[in-house]
This record gives sequence, C-alpha cells and structure tokens, in this order.
Amino acid sequence: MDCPENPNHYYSYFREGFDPPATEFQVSDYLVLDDGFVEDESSSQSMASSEQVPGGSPTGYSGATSRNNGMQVIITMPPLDYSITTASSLISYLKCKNGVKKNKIEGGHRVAFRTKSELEVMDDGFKWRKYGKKSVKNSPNPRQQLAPGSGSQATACVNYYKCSSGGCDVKKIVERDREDSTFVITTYDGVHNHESPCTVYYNYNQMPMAVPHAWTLQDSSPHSSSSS
DNA sequence: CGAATTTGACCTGCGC
DNA sequence: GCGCAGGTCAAATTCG
Repeated sequence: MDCPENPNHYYSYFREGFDPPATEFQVSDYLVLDDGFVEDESSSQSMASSEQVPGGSPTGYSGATSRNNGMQVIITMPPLDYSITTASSLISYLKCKNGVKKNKIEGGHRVAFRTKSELEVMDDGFKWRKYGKKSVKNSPNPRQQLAPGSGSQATACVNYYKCSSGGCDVKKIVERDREDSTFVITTYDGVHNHESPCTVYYNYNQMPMAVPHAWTLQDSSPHSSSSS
C-alpha cells in the first residue's frame, strides 16, 4: 500500500466543546457538528486537561470518549503545504449553510474544515468513491462560488464522495470556498466504521513524527446513533 | 475487463 | 402551491 510516512504532517484532535490549539497545529478552521454546531470559541478547555484517552494505544489514543454523546474526531493535519485560515469564516459559512438551506444537522456526525490547497481532494487515508458532482449557481445560498472569469453568474462545483469501503456510509463533500477559491472546504458526514488503511494515532500532547496520510478522521462514538 | 469517474436526470426539502 | 437549490442515482464513458 502506498502509505509513505510523512514527517510534515501535523496532528490534532477536535471534539465537541474543544478548542484546538490553532497555532500549534496550524488549524483554526474546523467545525465539529454533532447534533448541531460546535464553535471554536465554545470552550477553553483543552482535550489534554479535560481527559486523557482511556484505553488509548501505547502510541496514542483511539478510544477517547467525550463528555456528551461520545463525539470524538481525530484529524490528522495535512502537510505543510496546506494552511488554514480563520475559524470564523468557516463557521459563518456553515451556519449559513445549515441555517438557510436544508443541510441541517440531523444527528449525524459532521466535521467540516477549510484548507488552503490547490488540490480539491486530499488523501485522507480512506478510499473514496465519487458519486456526484453539482454545479452551483451564484446565489444567496452558501454553496455558491465565484468562478474565475465567469462573472457574477458564476457556478461552483461541489463534489460528492462516499467511502468505498463496504458497509461504510461516510460521505465527503468537497467544494471550493466561494470567498477564496484557493481554499477548499471539506465536509465529512458520518463516521467510519472501519479503520483507515493508513491510520496512525498519536497522543494529543505529542507532535507526531509521521502520519501516513494528510487527513484522518475517526470517531469513537457508537455508530448506532448515527447510522443511516 | 473491471473499476472508477463523469454527468445529466430525478427526487426531496425549503423558502417565498 | 410553485420554484429553486441541494443531494442522489444510474447509465455512459474513461482509464488502468
């Protein structure tokens, strides 16, 4: 398998009510959506202070539980050629997205983040199958995006992916940020019920030396609550 | 030849 | 109730 170790990967861990050390991990745009929005300013508690990972592996954690309904998101940060900007833009984006149109959270686990990348699809260690693509016209709706050279009636492309692993119903929506086309907004919807082919976990307090792929997303919460 | 991607059509939900 | 937009499906096409 092509899982080269990448020493440039950063690792972080976000969950409900947890404010990540953005500067340390170069993450400021993130959103954990579990039955609603969780904003970055929602808590000053860090994961490290609130709970260490029970039952975690010697190399990190894999079974942490959150205070509420078990939402845990593990994000393996991308290589250094990605950078992430302000959380507020993503949050406002998703607020609009979920408030204006029908993309409301309905109990599923949803995580969204924005990265600066020329590539729309980042290798997150999972295998994705593209099942849809949508051109979105420029409109007051949040999915719009100005396309270069196409004026105010620009369209944006939203790509829809499903996890290609059998029985795994996680979806990923990838789209360009309408405000800044250099950014890519990736939304993960659901929880993988299987291991990433190339997942490595690290302790929160330990900067990883290597993470196989750019993005890893896992959740320790029971799948029954989010099964669709 | 099989798997993955593309793309237009269709369905559903929400706002007006 | 109608129109619009988001999301999904599935046949066709492309690629390895």
